[in-house]
Amino acid sequence: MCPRTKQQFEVIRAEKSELIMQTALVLFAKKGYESTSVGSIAKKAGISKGLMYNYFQSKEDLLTKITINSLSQFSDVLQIENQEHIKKEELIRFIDGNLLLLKESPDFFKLYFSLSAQPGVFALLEQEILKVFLPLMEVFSNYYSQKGDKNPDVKARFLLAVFDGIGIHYLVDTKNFPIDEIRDMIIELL
Amino acid sequence: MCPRTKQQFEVIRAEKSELIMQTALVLFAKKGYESTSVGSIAKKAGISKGLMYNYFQSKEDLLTKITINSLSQFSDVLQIENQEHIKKEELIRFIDGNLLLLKESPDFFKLYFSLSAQPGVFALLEQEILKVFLPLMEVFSNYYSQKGDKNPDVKARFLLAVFDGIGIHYLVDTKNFPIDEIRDMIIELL
Amino acid sequence: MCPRTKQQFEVIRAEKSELIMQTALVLFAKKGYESTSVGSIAKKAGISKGLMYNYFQSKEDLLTKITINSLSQFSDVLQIENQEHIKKEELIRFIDGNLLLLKESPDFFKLYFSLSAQPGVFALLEQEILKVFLPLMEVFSNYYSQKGDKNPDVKARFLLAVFDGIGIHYLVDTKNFPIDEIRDMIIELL
Amino acid sequence: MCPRTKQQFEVIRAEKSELIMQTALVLFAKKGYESTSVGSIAKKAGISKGLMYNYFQSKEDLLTKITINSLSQFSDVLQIENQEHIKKEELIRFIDGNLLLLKESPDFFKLYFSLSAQPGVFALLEQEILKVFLPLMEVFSNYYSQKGDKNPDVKARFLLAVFDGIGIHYLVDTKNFPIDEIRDMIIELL
DNA sequence: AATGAATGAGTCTTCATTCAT
DNA sequence: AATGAATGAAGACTCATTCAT
Repeated sequence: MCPRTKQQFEVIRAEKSELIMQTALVLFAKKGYESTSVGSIAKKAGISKGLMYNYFQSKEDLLTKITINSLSQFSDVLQIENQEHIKKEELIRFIDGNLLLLKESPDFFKLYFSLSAQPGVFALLEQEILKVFLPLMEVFSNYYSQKGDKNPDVKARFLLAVFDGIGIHYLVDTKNFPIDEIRDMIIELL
Repeated sequence: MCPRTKQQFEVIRAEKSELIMQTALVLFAKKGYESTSVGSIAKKAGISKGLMYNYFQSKEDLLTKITINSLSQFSDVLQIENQEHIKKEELIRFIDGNLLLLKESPDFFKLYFSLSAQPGVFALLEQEILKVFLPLMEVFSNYYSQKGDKNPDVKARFLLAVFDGIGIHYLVDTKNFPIDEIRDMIIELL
Repeated sequence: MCPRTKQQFEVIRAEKSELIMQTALVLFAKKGYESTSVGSIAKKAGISKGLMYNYFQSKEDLLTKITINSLSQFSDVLQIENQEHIKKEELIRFIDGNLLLLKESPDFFKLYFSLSAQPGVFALLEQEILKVFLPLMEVFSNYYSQKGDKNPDVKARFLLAVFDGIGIHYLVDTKNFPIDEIRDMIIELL
Repeated sequence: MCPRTKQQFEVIRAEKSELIMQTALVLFAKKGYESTSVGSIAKKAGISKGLMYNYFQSKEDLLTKITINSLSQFSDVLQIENQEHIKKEELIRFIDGNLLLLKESPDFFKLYFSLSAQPGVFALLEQEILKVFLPLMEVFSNYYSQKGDKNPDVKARFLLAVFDGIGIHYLVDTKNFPIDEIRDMIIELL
């Protein structure tokens, strides 16, 4: 039967929307955004192609929503409190949280890195990514500033670049990459 | 009239081939491999679509040839001699060479990073990239080994990851990225 | 609105599929498989090029499905029962059935003959054609065997070759070919 | 050196022309006219694509010339003399000549059969083929007429159809087709 | 006579998107 | 909400043919 109550609608919408995004994220990560067809997403999600357009305006919109969604989770987990006085332990906790996300959600990071390198699609998401990136920059900059470092901004940029480099290498060669030992090396940089 | 000599043809082939590869590299870097059509390459190179297939078996072949070509130039420039006893100065020279390439051939590095994140296409080139990557790993590993480091392999992997992270960040935000100051920070890691 | 039921979709698929196959058969027969473009099939069938690929995986798949489809109709009509004791009347009925098919479905036979002569495409369908051809061979061989003929296999092959020769000549010059009188001559060969 | 004498030119032209036709015939027979590219002919013949157009106006022209050439050889071999009084022995000799050609030049017959079934290309050659076919029809018709047969034309058509049927079956399954035993069965039809 | 670079129309095929139901 | 048939533009690629040399 087709008709349902309003509440049922909302529950279904939320679940389906999540299902589609999860499925798409996996495929985007595995095959890349361009090489993933809407048809293959629908098939893997067990829905019809048409339904996807009921939830997302376009393939691009789907990508955007996935990114925003993932980034907001990312932000939630990696919250750093008390910007006034940033302790090393807090940064370590942040880094470990970051690495945990990398291990547990490699798909989003794969997507993130592939988008970073493809300006065409990236433009849409640049704003969203900057919303996460800039505060992060500031935290690290402040940290080094408090430590009395001469070039806190440069050090912060350096550290974020290092994070990304490690992320990529880990994702390209997950099995062999000595992620835990390298984590210790990052800590030493703080 | 007599036909052109073999040598004349070779010159034409070499020049056109180079033109096509250069043009394609720029577009691949700017828009990504998947989003760059053969037609757009031909148009920008001022040739017909068909001609590309006179020089390259397929779009994929073009990508492969570009990568191999660029990597071999890369290898030439970054040669490290006397593996027995690697001096710090030599590594610094290597790093500076590397950064110079990054500044002067950003297109290839953009392509390289975008491929790294896209497993489908990357698979084709993995071997070629490993041919450059593995010897590099060894050089750095040997260096740290000679320095008496406990985990030379881990340190080498870390350093190469750092290179890539810096490369990406530089390419994404070339204007603002403090590449020279960050270069100094890398040197300190040696 | 509710979506169409599965059965409604099945009806649509069956009808469109049939339409496409019928249209393609006519064109394949008239112009040959290679010289018939998917575009021309779509145009004649009044559908878009893309839709054909919703029903058939490729042009080759379309050809295969048409052949299998036609051959199965062919098999149904030309069933020979009671292989133990094959009567001449039954063979005559078979031959007349065969000639009727030739008259009424010249397109399929044209396709069949053109494929027979083109090894490349033929390979795909050889199995399917053999499924019809071999049992036929056996029927005729058994018949001649029962008649006490010395070389029943050879006679059977001869007869099948004769059928094809007549088929081709009829199709090449349908207007003038004295098919009915020649039918009588075949009967005399039994 | 380029310049040559007039005679040298003519010899070269005749040889190259023959070479191209032979090569093309083999490929046309193996892969079909449509599926054989001019490039593949040139490659196999060891010449350049351009040169082919020095000898033949087009691919179609090449096909036509090949057909005419082959048919004329065919005609030469299968000459029947003294039409006034046609002896059975002469027809047998003709049939054996025919079968010998089939065995020794299967390529031309493959081409002939594939063209017969593809009206598009066939139209060009219909005239040429009729030039051989019609006189043949007449010979057999006369023969049966002299024998006092009621329907000599029908019998002649029947016999020619039988030839073609046997030809096709022989070419499709050369290894297993009992061509010599079937030859004897044809003789009995005379 | 001979070469092969170059063209451009045409081929098969894919795919994001729309729409009737 | 949900389906999948249908579209049409675009993509990779092929190939007969031309042309400068």
